[in-house]
Amino acid sequence: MPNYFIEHMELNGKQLEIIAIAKELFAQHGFDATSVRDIAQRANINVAMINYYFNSKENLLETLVKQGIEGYKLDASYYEGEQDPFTRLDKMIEHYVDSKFADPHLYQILTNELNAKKRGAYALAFKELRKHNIQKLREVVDYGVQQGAFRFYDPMLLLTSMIGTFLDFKRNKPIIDEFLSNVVIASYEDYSRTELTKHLKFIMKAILTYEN
Amino acid sequence: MPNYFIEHMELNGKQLEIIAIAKELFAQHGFDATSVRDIAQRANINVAMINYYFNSKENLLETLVKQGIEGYKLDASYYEGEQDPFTRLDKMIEHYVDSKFADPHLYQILTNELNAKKRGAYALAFKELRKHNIQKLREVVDYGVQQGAFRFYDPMLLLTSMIGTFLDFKRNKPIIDEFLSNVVIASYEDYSRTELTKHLKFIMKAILTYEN
Amino acid sequence: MPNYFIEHMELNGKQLEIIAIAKELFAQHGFDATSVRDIAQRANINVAMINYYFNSKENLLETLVKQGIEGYKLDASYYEGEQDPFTRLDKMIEHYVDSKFADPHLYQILTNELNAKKRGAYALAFKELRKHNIQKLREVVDYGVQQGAFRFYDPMLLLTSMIGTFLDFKRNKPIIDEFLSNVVIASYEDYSRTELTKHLKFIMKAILTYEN
Amino acid sequence: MPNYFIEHMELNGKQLEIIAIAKELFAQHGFDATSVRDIAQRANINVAMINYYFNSKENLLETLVKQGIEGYKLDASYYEGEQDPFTRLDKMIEHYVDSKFADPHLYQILTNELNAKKRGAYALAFKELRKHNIQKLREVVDYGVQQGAFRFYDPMLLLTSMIGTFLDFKRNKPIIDEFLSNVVIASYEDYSRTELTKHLKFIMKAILTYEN
DNA sequence: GATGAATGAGTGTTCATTCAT
DNA sequence: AATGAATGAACACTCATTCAT
Repeated sequence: MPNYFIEHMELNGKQLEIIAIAKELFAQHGFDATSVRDIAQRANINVAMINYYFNSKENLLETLVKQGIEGYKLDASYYEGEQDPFTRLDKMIEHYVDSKFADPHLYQILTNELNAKKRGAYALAFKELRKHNIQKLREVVDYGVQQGAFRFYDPMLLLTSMIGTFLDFKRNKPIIDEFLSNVVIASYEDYSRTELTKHLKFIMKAILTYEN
Repeated sequence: MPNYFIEHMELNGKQLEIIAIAKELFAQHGFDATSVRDIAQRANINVAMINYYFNSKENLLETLVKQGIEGYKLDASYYEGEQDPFTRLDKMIEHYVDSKFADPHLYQILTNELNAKKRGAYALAFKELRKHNIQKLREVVDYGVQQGAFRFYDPMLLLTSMIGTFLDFKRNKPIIDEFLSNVVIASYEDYSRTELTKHLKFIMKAILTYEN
Repeated sequence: MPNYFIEHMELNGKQLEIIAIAKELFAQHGFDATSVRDIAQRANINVAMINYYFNSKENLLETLVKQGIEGYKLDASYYEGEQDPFTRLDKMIEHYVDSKFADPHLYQILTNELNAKKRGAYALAFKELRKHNIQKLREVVDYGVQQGAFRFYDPMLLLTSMIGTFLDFKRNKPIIDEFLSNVVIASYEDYSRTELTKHLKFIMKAILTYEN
Repeated sequence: MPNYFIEHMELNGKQLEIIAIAKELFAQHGFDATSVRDIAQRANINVAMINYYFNSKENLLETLVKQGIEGYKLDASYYEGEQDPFTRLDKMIEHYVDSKFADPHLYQILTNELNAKKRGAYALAFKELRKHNIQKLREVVDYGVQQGAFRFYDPMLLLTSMIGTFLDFKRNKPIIDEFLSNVVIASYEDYSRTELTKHLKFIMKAILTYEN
């Protein structure tokens, strides 16, 4: 039994495939409403394989979260070399939106499942991600303040508005699409994303330059 | 089978009691993880009564949503008579936060259960609520613009940030409390709420007065 | 859910029927090798009923044991009025054999399942049964000693030989029958029982009158 | 497939190791409650090896029984040269108790698993063991009768009481220990064994010298 | 000769729902 | 109008075994 993966996180091809499908189904129907049989069927594997590879459905979720959460971490590398505080902020937002769009299912799982249930194991991972990102955002804010471009604003609240806006935008995609439908565009998906990024940049800038 | 209630929404005492308990449990553990037996036990009724009164567990959820969603509608009455656009905006935000705090379980249910599953029946109700609230917010924005106090900003995106901020704030209460813990306060709950309201007012104002 | 039975042991007809069948199957194939589906099929009931009535397979076993173990208790009433110590002893042995033959499956279950697994719940009941019976046997022995008929012998060891002999006799029924087969008899079952009772009486008497 | 071992019983080191561990686990938890994975884990081998070496779990049990049962055979060599019938009997009992204590797990397995399931293959071996031992005991009894020391008593019933007493003594070790606990002793295990041997000798002698 | 990967069949249990009364 | 009894379907999970290498 390949139990080692829990320690080393060396996931093989089959495991990654299962994770990808589980991610999609968990996001689509929720963790509880997705049976291991659903996953097995979609992955064209035997039901027993999920327990064989992940020991339990619960642990599949945990593995899936731990494996994917890294990609959500904000990173200074994206604006490195950039001197202008506004551009730094913009680049960070772009990076943020990109990372979420790159793995959209996971974020839905996180936000849906985290609330109600006390999935202790990954609640901690989630908390640490948040702390990490607050710190990274704080650095960008501090830099802007230091450059005289921004007024200081609590990065924790800033991040809350950024993430909250992003999530609600995605959650209400149907209605937002309807409102945006009077615009002639090539791809709704791309347009939504552009519009969302623009909006996020706007509110961040607005908050950080607001004069009481 | 007393099917009439779906049409007329004349819920009797027993039904309201069941709804109250179901709301709490659905919010706490999620819809799927809450069994009708859990509800029946907490409500001191027979399991069969839930199907008797609501036809199905699914329909209990739908009824519960439809019955509660009214309270979430934004309303002009709260700022009536008020001339100052900023005050109008503030009052609307206060009303919004109050309404959510008055029935916090329902909102958690809505946001958790909505996007995952195709709960067609109440997805529509949810959509209409959103449309209604966008319209009400639009009126406040338009009034501010007309008074020369605001620059116009898309109310749909504005509401998205407002709701998103609110939800993420609530979702991350543990971590936010941790960050706020260096402040000496009487009640965390009250403090959080005050801080959240202040933040919401701030970002709304910042967006609506931002000069490019 | 009729959970009350655990406290009050008021078993209804269906429950008693399930217990009877479970007893037979557990004795025949062992607890682990008997599936709830096997029981349900033999009892012409739905699988779910076993959990409905007994909460779990494990608890079915426990209930079954607790309900049946009473019948195995040795009892002074069987020799009451009798003055002769030897007759008292004989009557007690007859009663003992009769009670085991009346519910032979249960004793097989007890001895088979008790050994290996630490079924804590009924291990205690079993221990108390033994203590009770040792005490009752002690009374008979003491009476015989007092009457000058017996030499004292440890009742605990006496009971061990009595029970052990009984069990091994039953366990090796096939081979014992083979050895007894040269006798012309009406019913093997009855003959075995008579022979066993005779043997038990003999060894008890032999031990209690042995002169060093 | 190395099937030869079933015929020749030439068990290699790995097989003997597996048998030793299986014996312990089967005795401890029962055959059904012991998974081949449990055995493999304890033996630090691959799960597949058990089927590779023994074809099936069932056959592992059978092999294990056949291989170990030899040690339980009563043997005249232990009292050879001895003239006194009583001493012969005592020596045989000592040998009997020693052999069981030397491989206690196997006997527990035999008695637990035998009567419940129709383990045909080793039920036969068990039967033959019993016949062999009855014969050996008969020789000792006959010798004593011939010497005028014993009255004849059916050796089959005699063995039944001997084995039964032994098994029940072991099965009820906890309660017996409790009863013996008022004696100050170095080792319970040793004391129990001494006491058991003494008791066995006593009852055998008592039966064989009883005067009606 | 030996084993990691994989699987079909089966496990006990829980579920929302139905039905007779 | 209301409910205790009952159930079929589904659940996550474990099992001994097989098979390709």
